Amino acid sequence: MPTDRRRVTLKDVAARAGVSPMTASYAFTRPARVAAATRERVHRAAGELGYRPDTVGRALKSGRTHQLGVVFSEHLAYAFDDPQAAQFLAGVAEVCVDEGRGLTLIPTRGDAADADRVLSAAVDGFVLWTTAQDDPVLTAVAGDPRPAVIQGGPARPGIACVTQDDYAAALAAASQGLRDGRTPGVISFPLDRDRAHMVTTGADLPPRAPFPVTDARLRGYRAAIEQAGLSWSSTPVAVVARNTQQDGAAAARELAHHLAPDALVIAMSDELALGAHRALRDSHPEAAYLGWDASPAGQRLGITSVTNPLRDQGRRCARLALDPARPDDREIPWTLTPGVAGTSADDDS
Amino acid sequence: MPTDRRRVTLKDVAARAGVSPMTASYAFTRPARVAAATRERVHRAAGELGYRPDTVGRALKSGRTHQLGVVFSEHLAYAFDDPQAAQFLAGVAEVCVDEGRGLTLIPTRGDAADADRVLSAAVDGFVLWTTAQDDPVLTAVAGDPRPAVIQGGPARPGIACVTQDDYAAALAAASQGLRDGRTPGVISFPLDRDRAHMVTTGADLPPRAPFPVTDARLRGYRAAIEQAGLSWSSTPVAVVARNTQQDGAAAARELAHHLAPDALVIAMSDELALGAHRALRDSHPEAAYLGWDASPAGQRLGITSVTNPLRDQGRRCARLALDPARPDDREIPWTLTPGVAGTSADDDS
DNA sequence: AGTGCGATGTGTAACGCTACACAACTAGGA
DNA sequence: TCCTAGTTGTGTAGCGTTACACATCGCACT
Repeated sequence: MPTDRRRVTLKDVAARAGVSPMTASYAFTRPARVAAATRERVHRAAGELGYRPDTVGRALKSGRTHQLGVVFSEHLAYAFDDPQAAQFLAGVAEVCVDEGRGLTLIPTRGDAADADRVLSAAVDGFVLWTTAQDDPVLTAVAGDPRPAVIQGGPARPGIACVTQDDYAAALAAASQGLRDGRTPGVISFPLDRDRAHMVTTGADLPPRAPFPVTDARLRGYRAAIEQAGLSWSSTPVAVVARNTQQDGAAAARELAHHLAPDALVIAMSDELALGAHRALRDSHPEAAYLGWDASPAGQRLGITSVTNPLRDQGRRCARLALDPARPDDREIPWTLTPGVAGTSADDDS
Repeated sequence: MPTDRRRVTLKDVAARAGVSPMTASYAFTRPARVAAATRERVHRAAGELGYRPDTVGRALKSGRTHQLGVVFSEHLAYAFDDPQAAQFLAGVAEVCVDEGRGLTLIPTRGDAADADRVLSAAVDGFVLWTTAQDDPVLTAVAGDPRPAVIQGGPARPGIACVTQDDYAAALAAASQGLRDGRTPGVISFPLDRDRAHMVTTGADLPPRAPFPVTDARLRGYRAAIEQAGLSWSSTPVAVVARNTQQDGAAAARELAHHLAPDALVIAMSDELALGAHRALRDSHPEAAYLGWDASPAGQRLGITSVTNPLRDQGRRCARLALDPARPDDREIPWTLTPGVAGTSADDDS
């Protein structure tokens, strides 16, 4: 019980245990390096003094902070509006807890200074939430020697990628949905980093979307629609600003007069599909819905969904970022989960 | 463009700018301390070399990390299953971004070592998510000189508290719900740190719950029930393990045979109420529901709810933790938000 | 007795930064 | 002219820790 305010340092412990600071240090960091009796003495002294190794001093000397940084490259606070981002983060957190690493959320605000903020974070590695091809944060991180893993892409020489075959999944889901002759309408994630929301048709979409996930899914939908003998050019497409039920509902309302009563609403997430379902329930009671993520709520409403295990992807990203040599699978398999329409009773959520 | 791998240090910048390291340091940290021309020269040199101040070196010397630590004192990964915790975190994140602080999620696993993990985190202050009276993390943090703020309590000498009058709100909400002669059933948050789920009655509840929020709400419910001339002892109470719709549904199923067809289901959150609604929809179509947090989904189902602006509470907690002298309101006002039953159309979510 | 090796302890020298004290110089006032 | 005060630059000395090299000892083996 040191009476003065100064923090207890390794030197104090060493003095009390009657050894040199180095020995005390080894007693903690490489116990085998020290004779059992000495080690015991050091630990007891530490306990008596209430010593706690200083993370910062350690980090300065060793060059490792034992912190994993997570980057959501728009305003950090928005990340929590997207339940999928939260699930992803839960997966990352799981691994950090297991591995005894800290988890730093890097405070981005979606502006030009983000790249700097990211690089100056005191972390050993980065996990990035999917972003656009031209995001400057990407090039910044790619040039940094610390390991980095991105969920959903885009990949870069310095950035590993954990993803799934969005094109194939989108193609399969849409193909199946179109089998019974419905005409489609699409609700898409944002097409540019401004996240401008809009309503258009396949004909007027830009040829490529900068977000690789969005791009792959759009191409998959298009392929399915064309394989079904329908016209992509005249397929109505609504683009939302954010992955929320609100935006899904708003998009669906704007799409409504372009949709047949039994339309197939192809949404890029269950969140969007749920919003659309809510908006169209009365006007289009015969509509069918396609989503992504197999959320329990979507399941109950009969939304057919691609399973997109974001929690698992979070785990994998974190593991790779903590140990880049690790032979973890970087392409996650997907499956199609039909919604159990009508079974509205209960079970999970 | 330094050709070797070594990181660019302040000394390099100083050398290139032809000044001493101290001057270079001042050029960044106290620009006014340095002549404009010199400052300019230093900044240019820094730009050319791609210098970025080292957070760790800075932290070691200055004793401040510019990081705010958030503690969810059970397993960190579980925090993201609770949408309210996520909302709270969003509020904290907002402030961190605005103030240019980093946000560290402290990796707790809900075991005895958590207190140590918390104290060794390299952060300047703590924000804690509500926890039990006897949580050892509390005493640990209270004894630490760094500022700490807890949402929902319990408060401690060293820990500020941001909360609302849960007792009054619970009393008011339940009183109003009981006005039309319904008989109540309660779905409560956990009563102990083991989070054991159970079904019981008011008579068999322990006199006090260790979680202050839970305790206050239970007392409020009890007061309302007794003021309505009903028996608390015979009121059925289900206690869940976690604040999820699943647990709410499960609790409601266990409660079902104790409930009148037109029962008032008093739940401690909209999440729980939503789950209960789902479970009882068919068996108890006349039931009414009370929740907490005024979620849009709850609103649509006609759940009357206490507004519990967790995002705002997150903001306040973060501000207080970053600047303990700040005169922020620590008791948040609440209001009762009636659900708009039947208006199932759409709007937000 | 001499050699070699593993086990164990210690000094030294940073890691990158900044608090602090001080030096040098300029300007202004009496 | 001298003194004071402000402005601007610099050295020194660590913050708490650990990498590294080195010293010492005992012991087995030849």
